[in-house]
Amino acid sequence: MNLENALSKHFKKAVKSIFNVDVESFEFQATRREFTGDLTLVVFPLLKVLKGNPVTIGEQIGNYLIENVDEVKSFNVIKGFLNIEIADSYYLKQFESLKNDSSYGLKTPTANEKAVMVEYSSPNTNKPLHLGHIRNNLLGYSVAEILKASGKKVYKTQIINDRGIHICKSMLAYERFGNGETPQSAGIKGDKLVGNYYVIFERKNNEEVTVILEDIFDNDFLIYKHLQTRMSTEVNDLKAQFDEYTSMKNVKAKKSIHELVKISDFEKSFSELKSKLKKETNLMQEAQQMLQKWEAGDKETVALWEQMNGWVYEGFDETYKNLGVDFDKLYYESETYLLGKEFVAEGLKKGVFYKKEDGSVWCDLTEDGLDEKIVLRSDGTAVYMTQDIGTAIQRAKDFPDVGGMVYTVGNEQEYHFKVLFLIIQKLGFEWAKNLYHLSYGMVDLPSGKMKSREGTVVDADDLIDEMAKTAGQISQELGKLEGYSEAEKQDLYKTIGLGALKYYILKVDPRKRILFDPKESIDFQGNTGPFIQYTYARIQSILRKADINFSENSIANNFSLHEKEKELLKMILQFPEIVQNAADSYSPALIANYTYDLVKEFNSFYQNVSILGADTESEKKFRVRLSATVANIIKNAFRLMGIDVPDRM
RNA sequence: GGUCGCAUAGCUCAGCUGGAUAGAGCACCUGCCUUCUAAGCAGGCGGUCGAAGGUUCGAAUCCUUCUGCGAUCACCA
Repeated sequence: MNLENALSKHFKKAVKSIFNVDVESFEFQATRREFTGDLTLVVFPLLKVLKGNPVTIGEQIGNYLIENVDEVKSFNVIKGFLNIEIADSYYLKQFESLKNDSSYGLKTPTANEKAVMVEYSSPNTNKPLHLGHIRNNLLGYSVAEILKASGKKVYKTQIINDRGIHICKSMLAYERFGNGETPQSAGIKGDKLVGNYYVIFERKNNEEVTVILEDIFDNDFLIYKHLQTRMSTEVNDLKAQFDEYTSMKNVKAKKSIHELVKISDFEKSFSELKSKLKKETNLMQEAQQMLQKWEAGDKETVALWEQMNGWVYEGFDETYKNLGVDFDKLYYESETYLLGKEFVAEGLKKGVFYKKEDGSVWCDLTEDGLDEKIVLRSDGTAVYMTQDIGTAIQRAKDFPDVGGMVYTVGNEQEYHFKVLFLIIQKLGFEWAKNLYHLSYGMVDLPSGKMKSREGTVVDADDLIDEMAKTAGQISQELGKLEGYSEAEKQDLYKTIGLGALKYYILKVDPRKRILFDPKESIDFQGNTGPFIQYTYARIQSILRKADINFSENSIANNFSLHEKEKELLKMILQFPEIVQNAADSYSPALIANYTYDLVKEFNSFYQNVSILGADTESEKKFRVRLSATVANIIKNAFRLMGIDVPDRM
């Protein structure tokens, strides 16, 4: 039971006995630093029922508390705020009950609560994972861990998009230009190899488009070339010219605007033509044929598909392992993409869906403020939605104890999931009301969106390596690791590098988009993972030096708490509630920010108070145990974010 | 155009269900390593909380309108 709940009872009694009025709830807040006290009752809301001067009311209640409640040591009233100072004994008693609990703040899943399935990652199998996947993975993994810590059983899962035109592109390019290359022979990760052929496909396809374009423009080829090179610069000039005209009504500028608009119009239709042509090349048609062959079960095609996907999985596994994320159950689109069809048929019977003349099946969501949505193509094949309906239902069948699902997918798919959830509700599944789209903002680069086709991606493996390298550099400069073997050092660098990366991404509200500048490296100072890891390491150092018997159970309380100790205790007591909040709002950011505040508070304590050099033995013991508890919370909190903590750094 | 989200210090972000003078970090400037790890601590500089209205004892927070940015509105996934 937390302090506010405990005190609420006394407040109720106080108001009853002084004013003879029943008040149900009270508004509390932590007392601000500049006033004395630990907890503040806001008196204003009471005025509606009590009538009178807030200061007088506050004082009357305060006096009652002093006389009747042991935990209340003193009080003061400023304006409408009743600041209450809590006795040290209360905090020490609370500390007594939690100091030996190594899993403090983390609940263990209870059998009577429904399990939650958390989906994250869900990559395509034609290219390596990038920074966007990293955010997805870290978020999904962390939310899964947080839900567990809030007492729920959790299944981590993903749907691997292992079939479709994208992988056929890589397969075709490999067949054409691969010469039997393998990850082993090329000496690169499997996912990188397959990704390379995806890029090769795009390049060859573009080459074919260029040939077609040259053919189209024929004699005007020079004009086409000329325009193509001029376009980008001219369009940039447009804005400048426009500014000049608007600011000084320059007639020349006006004319050149007209010229430029013509050119930019051309650029627009030109790029439209280009993207249309891309879909109609011979190469593209062959890729489509390959997909059809795959669907028909053509042996050779399926064999190649299995081989290349296998390579990709090996590569993914390595990345996942490095990133420290895992899954309880994998779903493959190749196995689920047909699943939705029978439920569409069922929904058709139930009248949830309807068929159009051409045979396509739709769901009418106009009453829910949305559009009509297709759930089955006219040729009877599945769309994205069909598959997601099927997969969701399959999951519920595979795991009967699941009572809800969390989908970790970028905010670009908000509409899709809104529709999906509505449809599943309409199909009448009880767990449908517990579907949640954990929607997060994109990770953008200064140059804009990451596009693998254009090579503007931040590769996941590279970034992880880069972070460890930076951690190594800083660590070497500081030179605190004498006695560590090279292997231990490398391990530590990875822990720190990953800590920096994970914390950097998870501390931000998931909804917000992240702008990532590869040129500005991620910080290792201030509100960062390494800062918190460092504090943990410092505490471990103290624990190594402290000669304290941890099995000794009770702590003497024949001393009064130092201000810093009390502040720390207050924060320590908040941890379980923070975990619950984070679970309720699916936000690892809350854990990150709490941990940071806790660590700041500890560092202030550490720097202002001597722990091992305390005046008395009992005070020293208390401080060491307090430090150990803080370290334990850091460890537990970071575990929820998938971040390791080092014993030294 | 419709729908959803975001907007807080030069930069990156906190700010819980409305509460006291809006907080951190980075950057910039001062101090602090003969005592537990200076990836630290103590302090300074820096804000019309995008704009305007409204709700009330009280608004960064709730409501309305507007502006800017992003996403989305496919028989693509």
